[in-house]
Amino acid sequence: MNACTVWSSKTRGISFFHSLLSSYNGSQNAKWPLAIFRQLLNANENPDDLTFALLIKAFASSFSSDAYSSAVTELQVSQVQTQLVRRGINQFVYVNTALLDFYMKLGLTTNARQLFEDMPCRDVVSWNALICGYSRNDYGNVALGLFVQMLREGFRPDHATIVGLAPACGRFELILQGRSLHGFGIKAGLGFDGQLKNALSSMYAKCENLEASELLFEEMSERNLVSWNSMIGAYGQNGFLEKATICFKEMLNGGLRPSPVTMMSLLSANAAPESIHCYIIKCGMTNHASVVTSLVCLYTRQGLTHMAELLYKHLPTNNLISLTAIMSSYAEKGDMKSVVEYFIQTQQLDLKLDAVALLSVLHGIINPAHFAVGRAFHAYGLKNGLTTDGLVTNGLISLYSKFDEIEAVSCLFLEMSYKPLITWNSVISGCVHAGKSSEALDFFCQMKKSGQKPDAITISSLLCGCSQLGYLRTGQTLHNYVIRNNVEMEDFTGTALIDMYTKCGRLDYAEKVFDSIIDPCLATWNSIISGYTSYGVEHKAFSGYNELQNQGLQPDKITFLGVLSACTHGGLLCEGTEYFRIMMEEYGLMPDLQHYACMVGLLGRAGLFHEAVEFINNMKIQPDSAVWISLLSACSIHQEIKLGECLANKLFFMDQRNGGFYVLMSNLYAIVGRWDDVARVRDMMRDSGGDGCSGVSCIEVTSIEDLNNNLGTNGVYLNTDTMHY
DNA sequence: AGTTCTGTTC
Repeated sequence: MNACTVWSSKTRGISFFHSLLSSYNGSQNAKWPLAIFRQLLNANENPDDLTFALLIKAFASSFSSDAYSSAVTELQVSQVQTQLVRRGINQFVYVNTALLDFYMKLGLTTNARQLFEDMPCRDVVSWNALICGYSRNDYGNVALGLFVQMLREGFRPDHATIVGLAPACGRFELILQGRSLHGFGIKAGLGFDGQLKNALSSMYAKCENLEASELLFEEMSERNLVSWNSMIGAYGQNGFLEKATICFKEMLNGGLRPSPVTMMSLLSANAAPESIHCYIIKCGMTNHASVVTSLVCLYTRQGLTHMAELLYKHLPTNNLISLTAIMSSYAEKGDMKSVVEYFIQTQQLDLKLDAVALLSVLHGIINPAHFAVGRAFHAYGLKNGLTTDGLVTNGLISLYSKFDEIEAVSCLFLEMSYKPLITWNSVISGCVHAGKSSEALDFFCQMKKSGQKPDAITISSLLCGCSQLGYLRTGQTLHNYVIRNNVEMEDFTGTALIDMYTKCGRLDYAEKVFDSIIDPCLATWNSIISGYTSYGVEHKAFSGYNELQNQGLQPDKITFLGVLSACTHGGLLCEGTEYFRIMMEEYGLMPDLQHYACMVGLLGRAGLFHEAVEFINNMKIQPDSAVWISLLSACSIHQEIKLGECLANKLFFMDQRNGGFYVLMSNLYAIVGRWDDVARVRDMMRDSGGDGCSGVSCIEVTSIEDLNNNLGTNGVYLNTDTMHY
């Protein structure tokens, strides 16, 4: 069939046009359905309900985001709707439903809703189209609300209603609603066929209830391609690559041919990208944009950015998802230069970043030098309406708090109408991160007043704030809250508690908390080890190091920092040197500046100045002022004036802000009785505007009775009246 | 003649 046939069809009657429309399968020119319709009007034929039903179906099947810009399509659909109303066809429920569904497929939920409201009568299918449409367009809550409304108005939901709603429950991890839906289906006596079981099975998988989803899969009498794909996806999403692979092989043994979705499910399971890549080539799917996109994503996820870029260059269509994946992998490395290069590419391709893309860019801004770029992206988000997205706002809050811009954080926060828990958490942890823990506690009080309940993340951030401020009582109150409300104790909370107690002077409490944790993770071990170190209980720090390895854990850089500083404190040269060797040779961990500083201090305290200097000269990274200061500190112990003066000179030019060396130098001169020099250094210190990092003391003034009274009733209330000196 | 299940970027 071609255009000429249409043009020469003047006297063939309406049924001819109907057969033309129904033979359209979507792979031909997307403009044809409308061209046929115009031709029909030119031939003075009277379109009836069937004509419109066929036209909408053909139109819908021609639709794909690549073929049509949705703005053009929207205009054309509304023209069709006008015709439909003018000819009185809108009395037919099924035609309206077809149109409603098409609006939903275009993502035009408002048009679809208006049409639904205007419909003279509705049936179960129109309700289904509306509900499933909202569900597909990520309005899960609206879809669920309409389900209830549908019941109230006396309609009986069927098969399709449940099948359409299940994915919404899955996407938002609404396990309770999902299970109710399942229960509703059973009570309503709906037959559970393969399609319904597929929908429920993947809903359970997304809600992390893999057992339920396996059960449904196993009791299926016939498994179609979608069933297998869902199960492969279910295993993949829950981190069972092995099972996903076995499932894939079983599917092949059953004689089914994998579809593009099969490949994408395997890719999302984090399979080896190379082998799936081969399979994709063998199956001839290299031109399938979504498959290649998934492959790009997998390569980036595994850090093989270069492969992803190569693949992207050969992608049949430019797409935002691939670009987002590549940008985010650069962002993860903090390589903003490459991120911006790719951003420019998106602009040249006339692609607009979406919330996910913007969020991944924001994640990459760690370096203060890139802060201005971050603000530019904030502006981009504002201009493109992305800042209404809660996730983006959270991303911005973390961005500004990373650079201690608490005022900006407060502004962003106040502008949010709905504040979910994650937002409160972002703000609180942001303040703590910026060293403004009192503000964090203020926000926490507001949070309690607004009725929001804290979770383990909130509590951990606040505990970290208490450690910074030395607020033992507040920390204890939070500890009480953890116990009374069964906040998940292990890992984060436990670690934060131990850290708080050690930093607030109660090693004994820290030990009690540690002993109560059944299976401490590495971070928890690290915090108790560092605790022992700072209290000078070296032998316990070392036995912690041994014990964690007996539990099958591997020490990391922080563990080694703990034991190394224990050695420095205790002047244990041999042990320190050995730990340093083990760290590098047995665990392949590159020392950071702090590890180097420990070793320099250790050598210095042992009086091995020559070795210490040589050690610094052989460092793999540029030594910072802390490394030199730890040597200078050793000089004052050993009264090593000459080297000390030399170091002070060096430090003076290196790090103006760090005034610690003035103090060290003056101590050094004092020890050997060079009082003139002491006075000279003190003058220099005054001239440079203090020592640059004056200490601040603060006393916690909280009424413990108040706190406890409130604990019993509304949970925690914190009085953060504090006095700063 | 209208509705429904599986997949990609955080």
